[in-house]
Amino acid sequence: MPAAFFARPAVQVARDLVGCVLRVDGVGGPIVETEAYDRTDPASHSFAGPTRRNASMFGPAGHAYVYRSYGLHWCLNLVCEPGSAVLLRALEPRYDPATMAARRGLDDPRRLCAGPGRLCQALGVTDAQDGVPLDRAPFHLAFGAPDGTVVACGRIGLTRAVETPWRFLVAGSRFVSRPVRPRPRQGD
DNA sequence: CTACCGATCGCCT
DNA sequence: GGCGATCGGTAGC
Repeated sequence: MPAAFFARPAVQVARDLVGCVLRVDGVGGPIVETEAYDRTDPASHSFAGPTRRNASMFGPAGHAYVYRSYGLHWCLNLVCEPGSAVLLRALEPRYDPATMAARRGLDDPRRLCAGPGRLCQALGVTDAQDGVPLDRAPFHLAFGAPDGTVVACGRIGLTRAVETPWRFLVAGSRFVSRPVRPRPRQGD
């Protein structure tokens, strides 16, 4: 995965990452769900400029940005253009599912990596990986074709920019965190 | 299947 | 002091 792949707008990278295979120390699988965030985006951590927490978002493209969510969980982003990143929300638990099951305390493959916090727990990602490059150990990223059609919809869990269609997922995948959210029609 | 709640803490106003 | 790029449990349809 060349560095130039990440040095692009996060929305493009987010779409292209669906189908690519992520492994951390060998544990992982094909990415099935992503979200894009950038500096112009009111829902992005980078919207108000650099802080201690989001420093990695303003660092080099192709590195990790890991943050703590709700004081409990870790979430993994892949840094793109300065101040932008792609949040990894779900993947298919294809490689070393036994390790993921042990870390998660369950073995239902549909629940192992379905959500940004679950994904990090299954792959062993913590703030120890914040700011580290993605092109060397423990990370391994490889191109791959998505197992179905990639569709875009609004992002999950936000209160701002709810309708911005920057969530990308494999339509019909059993491994996504939530199904496609339809855009509300006029009159709803 | 969806809906609500509590946990828990870094970051912001 | 308030609010999240969340999750697991419980309740209800």
